[in-house]
This record gives sequence, structure tokens and C-alpha cells, in this order.
Amino acid sequence: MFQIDPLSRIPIYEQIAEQTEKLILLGLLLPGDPMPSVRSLSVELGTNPNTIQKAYSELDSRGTICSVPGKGCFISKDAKAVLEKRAKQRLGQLYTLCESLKLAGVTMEEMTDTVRQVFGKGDGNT
Amino acid sequence: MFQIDPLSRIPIYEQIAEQTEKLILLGLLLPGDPMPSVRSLSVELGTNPNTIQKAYSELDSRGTICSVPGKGCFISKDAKAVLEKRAKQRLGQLYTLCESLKLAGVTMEEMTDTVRQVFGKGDGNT
Amino acid sequence: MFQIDPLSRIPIYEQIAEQTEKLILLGLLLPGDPMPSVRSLSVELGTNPNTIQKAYSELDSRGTICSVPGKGCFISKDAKAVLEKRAKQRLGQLYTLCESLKLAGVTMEEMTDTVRQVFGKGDGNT
Amino acid sequence: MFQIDPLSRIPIYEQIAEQTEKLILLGLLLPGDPMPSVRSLSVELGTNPNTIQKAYSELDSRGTICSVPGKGCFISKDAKAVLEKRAKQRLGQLYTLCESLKLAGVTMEEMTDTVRQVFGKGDGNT
DNA sequence: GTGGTCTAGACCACC
DNA sequence: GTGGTCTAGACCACA
Repeated sequence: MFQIDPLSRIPIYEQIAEQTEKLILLGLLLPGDPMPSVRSLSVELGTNPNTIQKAYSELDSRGTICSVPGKGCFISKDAKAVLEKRAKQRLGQLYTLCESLKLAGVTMEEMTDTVRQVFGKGDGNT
Repeated sequence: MFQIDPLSRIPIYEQIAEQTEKLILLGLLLPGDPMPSVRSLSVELGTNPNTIQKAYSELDSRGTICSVPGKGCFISKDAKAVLEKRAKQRLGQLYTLCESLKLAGVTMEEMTDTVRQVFGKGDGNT
Repeated sequence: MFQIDPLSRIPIYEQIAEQTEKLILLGLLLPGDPMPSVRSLSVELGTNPNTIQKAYSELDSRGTICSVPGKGCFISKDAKAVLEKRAKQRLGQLYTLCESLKLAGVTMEEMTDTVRQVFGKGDGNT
Repeated sequence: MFQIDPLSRIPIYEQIAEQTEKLILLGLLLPGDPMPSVRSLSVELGTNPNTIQKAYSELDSRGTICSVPGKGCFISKDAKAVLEKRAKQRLGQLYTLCESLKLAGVTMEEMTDTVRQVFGKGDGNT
């Protein structure tokens, strides 16, 4: 269910959180769906249960999942909306990154080309 | 000369390194210009000399500055070229960020508009 | 595991880095193998943890090892390739040294003999 | 008379010492020839007199020059012999360097080729 | 437990 | 005066 790289600089709990949100956006995890239990996931990934716990706390505080004491964690019903709203705010990150690249001499064309690549489009001559 | 936020999760030495490179790209620090001495900057910023030292070592190993024992640290003569070369490689970061935004429903138009804003151009409705 | 000479003009952290790379080239440290923890090695060598830390940072930035916060440091999977690539560039050192020896009257024969000795071959006279 | 690079990692006093010995080996400085005075050389090179003094002390202790209090420094009469004798001992350095290169996968052929290049010879088919 | 950052204060070589 | 190394001891985030 998750692809964890233990040698990555990105903390494991962060990798879990990110991938969970990705699965939600892809529609593979739907509102109300249960997350694996802390213990079972820790076994499956070969990590410390504390790490899983931390990932779940993080997701809970972001409003992506909601943990029900004694029952488990579930995808919250407005998870997708929350994530999409957050994305708008992340346009600020994009702005900052582009600003820094611009300063270092990267042209607007190189950047917009990169954006187009993400959307699988060449130079616009469809 | 530098704006340090000791509460940031970005290490102080990294903040110094980043801002130094920014000043170089802005043309405010030119090749051959001396950096403040380790001790004087540590006093000015209210940090430990070791922290400044670490920042300077980092910049030295990146080829941005050139430290000369007994004399001081100086902007290396091809600093700007080095920085611009590194920026090209950072286009990968842009790609990754856009990919993640796309998944969260941000449109290509919103992204390219953001890029244009960075270059001081609106969306054409002026 | 390491032989440190605290009186050498070669910094301790550099000695550790060098010897680590030697062990890798000898095949005694393999990709994925864990390095001793910063604290344990500092005790073993009788040095300050910071010194070990510096050695590990150096190796990490060279791509020789890969440090994972909270887990430890591990030989990176392409460590050997990295080291062998660097060696090719070091042929320049050899050139410079030979140039200087030549100037001082050392003959080509004496130098090539020395090279052969390294490879376990005498000068042909059994 | 000397080419000093103040940005080099090699200490200035060391650069002066090295170049002096090179001039001797090239026959451009002969036994009995006077070295420039500390003050005049410090002015010419734009360095601190202490630095020149240190270079001369170094050369004196190596037996390359001999300083005569109140008169100046002069190339010692067996300077060339001393330098050539030292070179033989430096074959040990060559051995060590080659050993390390060998360990990193550099072949004997690559090394002997480098040696030949120093002597301006191709592949031996003269 | 791990690595990473920071402070405080010392010593060295070099200029 | 400069940068560079080292020790001592602290705190943090992560597993």
C-alpha cells in the first residue's frame, strides 16, 4: 500500500502522510475508508509503531483523516476538499521557487515548458 | 547584511549560505569581494563563530566562496556561473512541485499565471 | 576499526574519512553496511562526537555514505563507483608530482620502476 | 621573480620556498647568488615581511640557502645536491600515491602513461 | 537509540 | 588579525 524509502532524507512519517494524501486525491481512498491499524501497518512496513502513530497524528491535525479512539482512523469526509484547498495555498511555494530560479538566470520559457511537461503537452501544436 | 531567523527550522548556517548566494546573484557581492570575517559576523548576528564557520565551509565546498587561511574568505571568481549551473538542475524541483499541485486539482493555467507573475507580467487583462 | 594519529597534521575527521573510503575500496565495507554510530565511534577513538560528525558529514557530501537521521549512517550503494571516478581525476596529482621529481633529476626509469613495484613487479631481475 | 597566488591553499611562504628551489634546479639561481632582501621582496610581492622571513627560515633549515646575519641570504653551495638527494626520498611519495590510485582501480598502464607524458614521450614508438 | 545543530571556549598555522 | 580544528556539553527531531 505504501512505498517507503528508509534511506530518504524525508522522514518516514512524512512519506506515509504524503502518500496517504496522494491516494485520496487519486480516489483510491474514499471518505469513510479505514486506515490500516497502527500495529498492522508498522509490521507491514517494518517500522516503529511510534512512526506510524506520528504520521496519523499529522494527518489528523491536517484534517485529512479523523481518528476515533478505540475504533481506528478513517478518511475524513471532506478530505479531498481540504487537500484541494491547501493546494491553492501552495501556489505560493511555486511563486517562491520560480522567483529563486529567475534570480539564477532561468528563463520564463524554461519554466513554462516545465509546467507544460507536467501536463503532458509538448509545445502546444496538438 | 544578513537577516537571520533563529527560530526557523532552516539551520542558521544554511540561512547564511543561502542569503550569501542570493546577494551574489543580485550582483551585490562581486568576485573577489571579501566576506565579513568569521568572528565579526558572529558578533553582528549574535551567533557562535562555529556556526559562521560552518556556513563558510559549506559555501567553500560548493565553490561559491574561496577561503584563504590567514587572510579571509572571498567571493570566488566563477561564483555566479556555479550558481546558475546549479539552478538549471533545480528545474527538477519545479517539475515535482507542479506534479503534486496538478494532482490536487490546480490547473495548468493557474500555474503558468503564477510563473508569469514572477516575471512581472499579469494575465494580459491590464 | 580506525587508526587515528591525533598528532598528525591531517585533521582527525579527514583521517576517518580517508580510512573509511579505503575500507570501501578494499571491499571490507559494502553498500548498505552501517557505519558505527557517531557516539560509539567517538568513545572508541577517544575523540569528541562533533569530530566524528564532521567526518560523516564530509563523507555524506562526497556521496560515499548516506546518513539517515534517527537511523544511522550507511555506505551508499554507489560508493565504490564514486571513489573510482574520483581516482581518475587524481591522475593529475601524479603528473604534477612526477614533473617535480623529473626537475630534481629523477629519471623516468626510476619512476616507472616505482610504479611497477606498486603492482608487485620487480625490475625483471627476479 | 616569483609568481604568488594569494588565493591558493598553499601557504604563501611555501609557494616562495618551492619556487626558489625550482629556480635552483633550473640553474637560474646559482650557489652564492644572493636572495632578495626580506624587505624588498615583501614590497615586490605585496606581502607581510614576516611571511618572507618564514620562507627564508624554511629554506635555511632545509639547507637550500644560508642566511648570514647582517648580510642577507645566499644560495648554499651544495643546494642542488641537497635538492636532488631529497628527490630520491620523495620516490616514497610516488609509491604511496600510486598505491592509493591502484586501490581505486587505476591501472598500471594509466600510471606509466602519465609518467611518460611528463617526459614528453608518446607510446614509446619513437 | 540515531544524526543534526548550536553554544562556549580553546589552540593552531598563517599573514 | 584571519580561517581551521577540536573539545565539552546542550537540545532537537526522528525511529
